[in-house]
Amino acid sequence: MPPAPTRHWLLKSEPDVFSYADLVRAGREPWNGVRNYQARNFLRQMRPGDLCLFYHSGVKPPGLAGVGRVARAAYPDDLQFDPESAHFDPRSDPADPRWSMVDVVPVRAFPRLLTLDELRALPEWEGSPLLRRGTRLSVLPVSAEQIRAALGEVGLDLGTL
DNA sequence: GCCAACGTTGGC
DNA sequence: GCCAACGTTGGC
Repeated sequence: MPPAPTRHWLLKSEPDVFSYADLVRAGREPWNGVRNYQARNFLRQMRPGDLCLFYHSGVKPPGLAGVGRVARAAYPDDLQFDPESAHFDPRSDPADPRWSMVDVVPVRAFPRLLTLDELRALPEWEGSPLLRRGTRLSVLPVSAEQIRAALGEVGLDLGTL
């Protein structure tokens, strides 16, 4: 038996580049620019309706800023074919695009940032790649227990999202 | 197909 | 700004 689908994810972003508030402003955003195969494979597993924790990296303190939802399943990332883009990939074949993106929409801003240190203290998060130093994965699966614990810490309820 | 050099991520 | 981690690249 293959493992049950996760249905919950975590997306990393540097808020100076694109923050959760930016997602709220935009209303909907193509999650493009992912250029790591493992992360891409996770993107391709996403289904509309899946929840995505929104993690702010590269700031002090890093942490979870909000939760969004997948609005469109994986489709070709247009930036891979744009020579002007920093995410241009000249080796990607338009007949078989190498990189994918999904669309995400905001669901709920966290009432406060749930910091990385606080996540480390949650037993449900033990062993998560997010907490390992040097992890370059920008898209990763999150278990039901992990998302429930994270939401609970800031007073949100998974059932009401 | 091995593996050293390189580049990038991201916490500290 | 440092540097550990680690994926990617390219020479052989």
